[in-house]
Amino acid sequence: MQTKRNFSVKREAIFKKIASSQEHPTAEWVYEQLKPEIPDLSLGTVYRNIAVFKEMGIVKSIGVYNGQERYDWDMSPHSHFVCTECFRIMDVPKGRSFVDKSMYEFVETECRASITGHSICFYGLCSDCQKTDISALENA
Amino acid sequence: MQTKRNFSVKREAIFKKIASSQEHPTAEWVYEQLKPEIPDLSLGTVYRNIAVFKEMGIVKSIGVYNGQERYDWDMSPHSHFVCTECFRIMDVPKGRSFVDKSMYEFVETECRASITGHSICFYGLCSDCQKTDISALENA
DNA sequence: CTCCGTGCAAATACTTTGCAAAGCG
DNA sequence: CGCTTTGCAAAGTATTTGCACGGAG
Repeated sequence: MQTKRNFSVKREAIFKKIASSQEHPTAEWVYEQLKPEIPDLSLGTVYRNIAVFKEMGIVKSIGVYNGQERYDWDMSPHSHFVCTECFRIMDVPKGRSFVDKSMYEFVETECRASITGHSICFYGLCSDCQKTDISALENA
Repeated sequence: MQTKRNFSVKREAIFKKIASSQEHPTAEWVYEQLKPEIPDLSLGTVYRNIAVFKEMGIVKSIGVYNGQERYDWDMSPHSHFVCTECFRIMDVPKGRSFVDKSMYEFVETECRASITGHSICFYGLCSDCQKTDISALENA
C-alpha cells in the first residue's frame, strides 16, 4: 500500500533528478541518469514529464544550447554562465542585480511591449576548458 | 562581365537579405524571401552561407526560439525583446547599458571562467499580440 | 583544369505524438 | 470502472552533409 502521491513514481524520479542537479540538464541527461535505476523508463516519458513540469511552473527552459534544450528548477531570477566549449551551464550567484524595474519600463516603452521576464546569459570558457585550451597551446 | 566579387551572387543576396531586415530572421525566412527572385535557390545553401557568415564574424546567432535559430547582422552589443506569442524579435534601443566591466569581473570571479560575451533578452507580448489578447478576452 | 559554390536528396539530431496497455484509486 | 501515465515506435521539424555538376579564372 502506498500513501497518497501527487506524482507517479517515474514523474517523481524525473523531477527529483532535475531538482537535485546543478547540471541545468537536457532531457537526455535525465534519461541516462535514471535509466540504470529505472530500466523501463523511456525518453518520451522524460520529455512528457518535463512538459508537465513547465506547465506547472516548477521547471523552466533556459534555452537551447548545442542543439539541446536545457532546463532549470530554480525559478528565482538569476543569470547563467554557458561554456561555449563544453556547454556546461552554471548559475551566476545572486546578490548582484543587473536589471531592475526601471529597465523593464525602458524596454516596455521603447518596444511597446509588456515584459513578463528576462534572461541574462554570459558566455565564455569554464575553468576546465581554459585549462584544456592552455594545454593545447603548450602542446602545439 | 562582372566586376571582382567577394561573394557569389547567391551569397551576396543571402547576406543582403539578412542585413537589410529587422526580422532577426530564421534560415527558412531568408529562403522564402529570396525564392521568388532566385527560383533555383535551395535551403541548404542558405544554411551553408549563414554558417560562412558566422565563421566570418559578420552574422551571429541570437538563440533558438520556437525551435528555429535566429540570426542577427548587428554585431554591436544590444539586447533583444522576444514576443512569447508570435516570436517576433526586436532590438532594444541602445543607450542604456545593463552590463558593464565590473559585472564581467564579478561573473569571472564567481564562476572561475573567462567571459567573452553575454546576451540579454526580455520576454513578453509585443504590441500586436497584446491587442489580440484583449480581443480574445472581449469575445469570451 | 581547378576550385568554389550549389541543388538535391539523404542523413542526423532532437522532440513530439498516436496508440494500446498498464497502473492506481 | 475511469482517468492518468507509460513504452514503443513512428512521425515531425530543423539542420547538416555527401555527391556530382557547373561556372569563373
